[in-house]
Amino acid sequence: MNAVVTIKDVANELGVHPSTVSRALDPAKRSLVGKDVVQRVIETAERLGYTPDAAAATLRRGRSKLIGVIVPDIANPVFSPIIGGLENALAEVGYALIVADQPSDAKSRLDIIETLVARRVDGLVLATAALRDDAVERCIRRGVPVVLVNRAEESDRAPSVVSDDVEGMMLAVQHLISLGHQRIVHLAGPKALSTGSLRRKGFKSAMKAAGLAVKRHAIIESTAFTRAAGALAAAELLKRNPDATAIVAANDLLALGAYEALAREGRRCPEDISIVGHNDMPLVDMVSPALTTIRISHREMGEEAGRLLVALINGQETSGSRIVMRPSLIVRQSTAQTLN
Amino acid sequence: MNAVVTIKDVANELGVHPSTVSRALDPAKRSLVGKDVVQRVIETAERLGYTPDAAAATLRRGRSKLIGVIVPDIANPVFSPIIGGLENALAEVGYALIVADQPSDAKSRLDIIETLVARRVDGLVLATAALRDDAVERCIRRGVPVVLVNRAEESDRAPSVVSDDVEGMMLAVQHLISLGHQRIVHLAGPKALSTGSLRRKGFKSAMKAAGLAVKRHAIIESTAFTRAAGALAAAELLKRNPDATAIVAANDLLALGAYEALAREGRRCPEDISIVGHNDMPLVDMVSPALTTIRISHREMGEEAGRLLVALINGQETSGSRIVMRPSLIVRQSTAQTLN
DNA sequence: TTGAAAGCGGTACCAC
DNA sequence: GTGGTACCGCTTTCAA
Repeated sequence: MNAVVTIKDVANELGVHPSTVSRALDPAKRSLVGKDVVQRVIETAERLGYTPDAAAATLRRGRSKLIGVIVPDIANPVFSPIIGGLENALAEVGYALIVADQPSDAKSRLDIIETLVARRVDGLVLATAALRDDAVERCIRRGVPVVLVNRAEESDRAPSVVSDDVEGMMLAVQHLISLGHQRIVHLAGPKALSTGSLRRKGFKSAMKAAGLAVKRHAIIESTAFTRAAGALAAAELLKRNPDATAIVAANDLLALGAYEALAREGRRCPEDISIVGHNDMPLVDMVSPALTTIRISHREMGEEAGRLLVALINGQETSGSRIVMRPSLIVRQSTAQTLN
Repeated sequence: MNAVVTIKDVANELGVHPSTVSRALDPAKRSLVGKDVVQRVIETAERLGYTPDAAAATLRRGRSKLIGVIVPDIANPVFSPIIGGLENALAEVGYALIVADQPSDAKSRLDIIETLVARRVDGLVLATAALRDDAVERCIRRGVPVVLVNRAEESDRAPSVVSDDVEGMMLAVQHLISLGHQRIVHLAGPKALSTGSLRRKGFKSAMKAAGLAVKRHAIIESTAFTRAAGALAAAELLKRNPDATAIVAANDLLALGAYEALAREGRRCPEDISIVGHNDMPLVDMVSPALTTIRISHREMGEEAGRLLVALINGQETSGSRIVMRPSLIVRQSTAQTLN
């Protein structure tokens, strides 16, 4: 069934040399070949159903036109649009995407990079970076161009595309203040992730900028960016700060966890307490109450990262660049004027 | 920076022949080589940082250990868990995944298959099949093993993994009937997709089985599986069936669209009208009212599809098999006893 | 403008 | 059990 047609078959059919066919089929070198020959080669290739063998070209050229992407969880609504954006930006310039789910343990995290390196990917996108990440180390050592997206390292040894988390928290806090809130607490994400750590930092500086004190117990760290962890942490946060009038959560899932914690205590949102999320993931406009949140365009982040990586591969970009996207405030029903 | 280590370097270092190294490194052929040699080869490879070149192996072997996946939209919460499941099942047996977003126009749909074939993927997973799909045709012609997932063709020329859509609708309708509903209408999905068409069929047979008539206007077809299209179609559906007490939607997004349509008319769910969705996508348990729906395990579907494809590649499976997964009813707050 | 030939890095067959 | 060798399909340098 599968009598694969090679460049040689096309050459024989036409009575020309394989290298001529190769040249005629490469847009960049077409000009070196006689116009009529090009025409006939293209026609014959088409007619015979010739498909160039990417493996052979990769071997010869030393470039695969393949990009590896590592995400913590493909099904996570934060990461899937990033992949979509990447795919979109990269397909345009002839790259395909190998997607890998991040295994939890550190050892196989490095293994997966080795697998991708073995496949001779031309570059790597990591959506999983910790503040100090040995996966990045590994890529640099291997000489593989790498771009971080969504989360960045503390240092700028690899270029990255992230949302301005400090700015986002500023928007959230200022919105609450404009509604009269003063006793605002923070449901933080894991410190080891740049999103968790930067949003916490942003929260503090926004409070400070507004002349509000951040009490000792006003920030609690959730163990993970999940609803369950958020519910747990929010319950503790409420216990420690019974007079708080507003919660700023480090992401939407945590905010929804806080909804659950509130419901369990019989406190209402937004009447008793206001809540702000972060990310504006799908459907948070339909939960009850509709969630006020900070919108980040994850798809655009992916597109930017794709373009940055291609530039890096082509040697046009110095590592160390950091692209910061502006977030925006989306006001819905989970925040309201406070009475005290 | 990138003085890539080849099998030759390892061989020279040890004073053995490259083919010996190759054998020692291949678990299946290790037994042909002296035990001590194997040991030394492995150590040296490790020490030198040798990574086998997948392109070279692909070229020689004729198999890439690469699988292509085509989805309509990576960010869609139906498809991302499918990809996760595929990845999970395939990584275990050494396959990596090339993910491609489906372009809308039919021509580039075929182009994308050509691209994947050029990359010498060992198999293809299509999550995008229409009832009669020339992409499937193309794969068969090209001799590429292919598995359909989530949506299937009408014929069984390619094996597929799908949810039992007829059974799902049966569950939905029977649930409503048990709550006393009689005037049940259907917010259908696009007929050209197997999900749309089969759920419509399922709806009809479930009604028939219960001895209920399906009136002429009791089914309306939405133009797409989106909230906006669902809202539009639902409004029309309500206009044509003012006395309906329950809507069965062909998926959750359509059901949420129906929420919007109801709200606009000032009718309440579930007091005035009950709604059932389909898929149990993330967060539909947190919308208001929490959505009663039919749960499908998309992740498991992906895993099954991966296993099926591997079997197919290994020649263990005859095409034409269809794996049907059982859905289940998840009762929440959008359905209630009817009063009339 | 085209042809010839080498070789990318493995694998597998055939000898010994 | 190990070495030699050809070759997978394409690209590219060198010659003509």
